[in-house]
Amino acid sequence: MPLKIGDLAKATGTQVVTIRYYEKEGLLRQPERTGSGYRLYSEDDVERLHFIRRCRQHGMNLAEIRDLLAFRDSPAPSCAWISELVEKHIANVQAQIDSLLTLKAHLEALRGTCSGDHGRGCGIIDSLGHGSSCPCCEGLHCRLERRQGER
Amino acid sequence: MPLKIGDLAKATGTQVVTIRYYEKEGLLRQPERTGSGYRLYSEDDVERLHFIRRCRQHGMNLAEIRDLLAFRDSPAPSCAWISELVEKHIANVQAQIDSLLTLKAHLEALRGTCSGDHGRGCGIIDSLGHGSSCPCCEGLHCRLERRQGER
DNA sequence: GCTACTCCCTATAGCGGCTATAGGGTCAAG
DNA sequence: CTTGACCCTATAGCCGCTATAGGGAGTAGC
Repeated sequence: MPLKIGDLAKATGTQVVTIRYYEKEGLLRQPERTGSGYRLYSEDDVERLHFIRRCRQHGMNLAEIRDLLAFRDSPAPSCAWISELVEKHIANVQAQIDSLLTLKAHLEALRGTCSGDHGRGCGIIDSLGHGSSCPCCEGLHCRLERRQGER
Repeated sequence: MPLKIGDLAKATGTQVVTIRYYEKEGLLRQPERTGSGYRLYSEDDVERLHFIRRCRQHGMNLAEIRDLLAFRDSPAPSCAWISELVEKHIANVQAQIDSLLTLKAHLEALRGTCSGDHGRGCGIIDSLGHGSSCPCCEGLHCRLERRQGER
């Protein structure tokens, strides 16, 4: 009992359009069709699409997934590149985490400069002197202060 | 001594095309032009572009930056929304960090399943039983193992 | 049979934030 | 007077979808 595209979509938590997109991109093979042109999928396709979705959740792009699928379809003697791929992703993810932690610190410094107390104009302006504690945010506050002063 | 677009690019570490893009998107105002149509910028434009780039580094999108620029140009009585914006971004960034930490743990579990030792086929396959320690990665390894066994 | 409804099809355009390409004009130095 | 670095506009492409338009297929109830 083959699945129609909507069934495959439900089974994998994927949007119908996304399935067609993966097919166009060569991640899913051309499925059989009914006489009226409806796509028909098997359990293998469910597995394959699950695999793809898991890879996507791991931050892999479609080209990488294509390579992994090719290996899955017919394993080559060497899979060293798979380890390298995973290694590369770990480094990549770590770099993103580091960058986001820095960003968060900056944003928290920014937040600290606006108390939300609007007794005299904007809290950001009130609470921030020219020498901001967060150099990367100076532009905003100094300008705000200057402008506010002009009114 | 006004700056040409290349000078502005260098002064702010921005690509020339990106500057023109920001202009088209209404983040930078239409600059003066020379007789031959070259854009001419002032120090104010340098500041403005620096501001934009800093916001981008803070993960803000162009629409948000447009709003901040509008405020910068003519501050409104209330700036509560600015705090809210920053707050929203902090939450957003934290969510991204959390998600990436989970992802990293998964990838490290994946890595652990391939020793790089290819004594008998793929290390991933050798080292991984059916009951993977990382449920989200099972698909890959079980399939790999099964396929390998078929050869 | 007819209608209503849900599903399916293809083709194309849009999103954000750039980046690249094509095809040309400007300007200063040698 | 040519070379080379810069500038211009307009348009298309990147990724991974998502949305829209305009239609056909299949099923249930009347």
